[in-house]
Amino acid sequence: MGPETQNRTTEEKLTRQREAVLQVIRSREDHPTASEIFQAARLQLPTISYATVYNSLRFLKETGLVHEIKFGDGASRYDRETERHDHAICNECGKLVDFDLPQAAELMQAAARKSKFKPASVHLTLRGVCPECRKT
Amino acid sequence: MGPETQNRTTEEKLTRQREAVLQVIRSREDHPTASEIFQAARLQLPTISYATVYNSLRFLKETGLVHEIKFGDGASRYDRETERHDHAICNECGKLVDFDLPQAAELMQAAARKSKFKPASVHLTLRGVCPECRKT
DNA sequence: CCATAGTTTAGAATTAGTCTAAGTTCATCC
DNA sequence: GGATGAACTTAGACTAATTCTAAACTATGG
Repeated sequence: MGPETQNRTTEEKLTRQREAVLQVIRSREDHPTASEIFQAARLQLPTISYATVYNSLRFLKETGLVHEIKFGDGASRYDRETERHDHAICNECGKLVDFDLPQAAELMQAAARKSKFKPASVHLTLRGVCPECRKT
Repeated sequence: MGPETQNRTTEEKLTRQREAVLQVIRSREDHPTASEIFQAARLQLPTISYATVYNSLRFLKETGLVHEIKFGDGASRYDRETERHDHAICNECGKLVDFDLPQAAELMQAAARKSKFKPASVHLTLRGVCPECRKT
């Protein structure tokens, strides 16, 4: 009998490595990259490899436990917030902030009418200057 | 107004290579990648190099003659449309379509209020299924 | 002409992410 | 209580997109 780790609900295949990756993401306010997650996870599991971090991230995305954010700039970032939401990016310091626009459903309909697409999701990106950078 | 004008005011450094890259982008309905632009440009200028395509794209972006579209998936795409606009991406065939949402200005204000950012621009991405893929 | 600043070129380097093949884990069946 | 086999992990090779580097080229101005 194992001393710990008894998971049987939706998280049947939550291995030590996957759990470590999930904990890193859940423990952070910001939106770490795969590389940052790798470094943090290695503090708990020193032998974890880069490939496992990527494999775990794919698994966690598929099971809906984390959310991937891709902007063109550099690496994907990972978000513990899995509900639909939007992002603001600071043009000065690069900070990435989550927010939600309640009119998203209407927006999606409007965008679908314009583009003639059958809508699945919408995402809005605001670029500007964050409160901290504004002060200086 | 004609299809193109040879004004020299803002385009002082429009070399043969840069012009070829610009013409490729302007001649296409779709949104080519750097690699596609490189291949097309080489038909006009057989010795043009990949680095020059990237250098030219940077120059053309900076002078506002083309627009770069970055999604996480693969390479940047380049757009002859330089006015603010939004994008729809087909989840099945990957097609990328431009459209414009007239309520963008209000949206930007709403997003700015939510995020507390000083707004500079907004961009909306719709994901769904394009009209062609819907038919099948 | 000659200097020189800017541009182009080919290829090396970098970065993010995926693939592969071998090794590990672990539940379960007999 | 060991054999089996599927799923997972690992290290490192690999790929794709983009940037960097250093040499060669190309106007232009004096």
